[in-house]
Amino acid sequence: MKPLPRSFYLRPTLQVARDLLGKHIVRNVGTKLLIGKIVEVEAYCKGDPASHAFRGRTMRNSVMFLEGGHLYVYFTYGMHFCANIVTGKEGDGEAVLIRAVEPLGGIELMTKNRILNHQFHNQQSLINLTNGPAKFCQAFGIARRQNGLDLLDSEISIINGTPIPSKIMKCSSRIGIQHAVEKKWRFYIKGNPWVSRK
DNA sequence: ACCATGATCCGCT
DNA sequence: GCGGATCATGGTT
Repeated sequence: MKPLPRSFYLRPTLQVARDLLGKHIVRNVGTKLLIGKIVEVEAYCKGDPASHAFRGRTMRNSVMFLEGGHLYVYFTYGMHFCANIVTGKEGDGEAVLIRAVEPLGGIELMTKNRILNHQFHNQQSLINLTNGPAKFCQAFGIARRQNGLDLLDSEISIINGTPIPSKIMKCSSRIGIQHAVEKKWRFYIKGNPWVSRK
């Protein structure tokens, strides 16, 4: 399968966020393949006080200002990584956070990755494997090294998956933020068991 | 001081 | 089984 073209990521961020639902994110690890269907995302836009890019470019968020189609990985709460898909043109500073995926392939390695991080000794279920932004990163082995990767030419790519009818797409306020809570910029697939919250 | 989180504990149904 | 409080832990500004 071919990675989605650059043009997919150069469109308005809210549009890209909705269209990412149902797409497959693929991670190459040596000879093995990890595959997840994107089921929950959040958009972070220009002028958005909840966005890491709101106060301008810094060392931490610089990847967010690259051209759409790059991977922005950040470290938070002293122990977790989260991954975003950069959108728009260079300098825009917009991105879409991957909040949850449904594991489709490489589940054994995902489980191993979660256990290696010493944070998967509770509720060791298929749901708990990837139903959150930091859980997804652990399962897929995404950390500092993957910050700035180009999704069109690297060990991580996004390919076409299952088209999601707008009928079963839902939106809500974003999770875990203090500012701009009125923006309904979290999108998810209604009823999918891996969605982190209703 | 503040975090775009996750695991655990505790008090309930 | 749940929902809410609490804590673990370190980088960023």
